[in-house]
Amino acid sequence: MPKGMKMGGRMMGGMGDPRSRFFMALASDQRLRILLLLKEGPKNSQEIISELNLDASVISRHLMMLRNVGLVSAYKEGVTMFFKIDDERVFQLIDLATEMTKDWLQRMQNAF
Amino acid sequence: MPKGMKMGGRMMGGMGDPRSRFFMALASDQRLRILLLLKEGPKNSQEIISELNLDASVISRHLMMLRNVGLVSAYKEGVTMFFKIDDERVFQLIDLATEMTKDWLQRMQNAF
DNA sequence: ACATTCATTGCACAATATTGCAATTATACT
DNA sequence: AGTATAATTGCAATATTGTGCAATGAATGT
Repeated sequence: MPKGMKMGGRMMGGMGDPRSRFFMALASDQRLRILLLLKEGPKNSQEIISELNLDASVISRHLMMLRNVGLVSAYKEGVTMFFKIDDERVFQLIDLATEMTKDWLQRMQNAF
Repeated sequence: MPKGMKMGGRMMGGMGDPRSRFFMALASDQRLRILLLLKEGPKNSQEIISELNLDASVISRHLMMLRNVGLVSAYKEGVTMFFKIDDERVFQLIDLATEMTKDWLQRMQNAF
């Protein structure tokens, strides 16, 4: 690819390292909130919608993104859809990120 | 905030959960490549530039983002700047993400 | 002080991400 | 089959991210 060409944007479609897409799924306040909510156990859409105070379509898309990287799975019970964590290791990830962020803030504090 | 208002975009500046910003730093092919390169040891800008084949300014910004979340630190040696991993735990994160992604692909394969 | 060299910032453009509303699709239930 | 309800998709608007070039800034060496 010519270096002079401006490509812009993020990852030019779905191409590239699947891990960046994976981390992207975690790089959102709303999606983190959803994951933390689902940590309590499976929840239906209504519960998630009223918790996050966003349009149903937005929630649907966030959930779809989380499903597309294997973090969340869905099942139906009667009329309503339920969503649940599909890989509990995501909380190891979040917890480690929390620690790392906290430690870094600590380092910053000490520096000033 | 009125619900009808279209806010668009990602996280409206630096606000919100610092962890989503943290994950954002990892949600990039280029930045992952930089981190994996720095895993070998400290590298100067030239080495990173020629490895990634991007403009120096782009590398500078990626590195700045990684520094802003405490993943990378910089030091100067003579004229040139060196960059190094500032929190080795980032590789635990990447490795776990790699495993999780692989396992999920496996699950997908088995489903079809 | 001056020049050189490297890193960063300002700017513009391209592309993606997030959101809300409206319309559509899917699926229980009668 | 028909209807009602819930979830998803299409669309448009807006914010943010990624990139390259040019200009600026910072620091070293003469």
